[in-house]
Amino acid sequence: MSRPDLCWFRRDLRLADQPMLLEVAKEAVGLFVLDPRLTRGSGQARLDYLFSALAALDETLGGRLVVAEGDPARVVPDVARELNVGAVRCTEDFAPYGRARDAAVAAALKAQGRELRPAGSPYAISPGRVRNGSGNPYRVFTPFRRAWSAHGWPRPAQTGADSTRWLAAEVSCQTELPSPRLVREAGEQAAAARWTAFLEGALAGYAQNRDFPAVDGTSRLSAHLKFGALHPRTLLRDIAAADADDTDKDVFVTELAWRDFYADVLSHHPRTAWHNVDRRFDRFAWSDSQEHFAAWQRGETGYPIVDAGMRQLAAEGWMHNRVRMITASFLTKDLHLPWQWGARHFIRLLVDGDLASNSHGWQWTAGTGTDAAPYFRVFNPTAQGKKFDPGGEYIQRWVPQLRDMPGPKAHEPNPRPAGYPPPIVDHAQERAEALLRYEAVKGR
DNA sequence: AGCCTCTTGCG
DNA sequence: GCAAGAGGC
Repeated sequence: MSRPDLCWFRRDLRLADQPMLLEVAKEAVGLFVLDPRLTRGSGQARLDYLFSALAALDETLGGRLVVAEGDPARVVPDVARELNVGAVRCTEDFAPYGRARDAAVAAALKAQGRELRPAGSPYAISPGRVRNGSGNPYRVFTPFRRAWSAHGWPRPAQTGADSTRWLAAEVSCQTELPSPRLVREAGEQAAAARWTAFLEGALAGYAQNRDFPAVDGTSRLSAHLKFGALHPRTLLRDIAAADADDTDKDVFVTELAWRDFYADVLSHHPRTAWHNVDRRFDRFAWSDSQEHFAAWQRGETGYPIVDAGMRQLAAEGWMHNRVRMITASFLTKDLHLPWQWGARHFIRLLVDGDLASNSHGWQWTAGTGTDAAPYFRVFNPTAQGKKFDPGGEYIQRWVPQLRDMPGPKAHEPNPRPAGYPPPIVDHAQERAEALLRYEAVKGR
């Protein structure tokens, strides 16, 4: 029997339905390298999800997953040598933000006489492939969305255990997997089950319900997509065939298009992962209050919808999208803190934390991004709360101090119950302050 | 994927 | 008084 290949799964843990990856997996030992910096900074829910996903991948690979910790430039060649593998492949990141790391890995492998080859991306559909009439990438979502749909995308590859033949390779350097403390089911089976449940359930009414954080009205597929347990091409195929309202289907597809749009933008402009797309904001006068930042992180701002969201994030490693926008607006426009502070906090705790969607979502809210909301679009946390959580159920779920405040009162608790803080800033005043600071940079 | 203020039309 | 729409930030 020939030597096995090594397939280095990078950020993406599962094969999804990319034909190339399936081919590779038939002949490969899997390798996942834990980044100690990442695991140290992560929240418990995120780690739980990661370990669950690793366990699911290990099962899929028939127990042939190697998990190691450390610098990939050292670990990947070490494992390759120890297993005496043939080819070394890696799942492609959609974005080039790992280029320096990959170059180091490739160089170390080359010293052994081995080559690092790409093995397809389970991440997104379109990055780098949608261009406008002049052959340039889009910078605005709406025309991107049109072109993205008009382009058409291949159907997913056929998957299934039957088609996969596993090598009986002995893996000697397997790191023991931490026992998964399942917060949420990870892996391809769990993802498929969640998708089916969505198609038969919340898809009806999705266009309306997706904005209400107390309602289970979203697909909750983001973590599965981030880890490659499910491919967006599969979603496109199934949604087209679904017997549902056209508006609901269209709105869901638009969400997938946003995800691809941000992946596309980041792949063309990798520096925007942590830097302003709109360079005028490089001169923006952000504040730097650690006290305000800490209050926001802990969910003690005195604005119920903000606090509920931040507490859900800490507890679950997930936050409803509507509330992500509200909490992000509060950090950048009410506390005037740099969007990067918020983005870093989010990506450390979110189980679905994805660089492109996270950073560009933050830049959208902050007004610094490609196709961003104009800076003067400031969310009013109280009005947003009343509009999208009219019954106050979301507040009551996450802020126990406000459990006795039903309905709209939950968003303006008066009097403040013991243990619930007064607002740390005055929204009307800080809104004006934000617009003032914006005046100083706009048009320059 | 906002908010605020002002105007107008109705009564 | 109020709802609905326009326009500016």
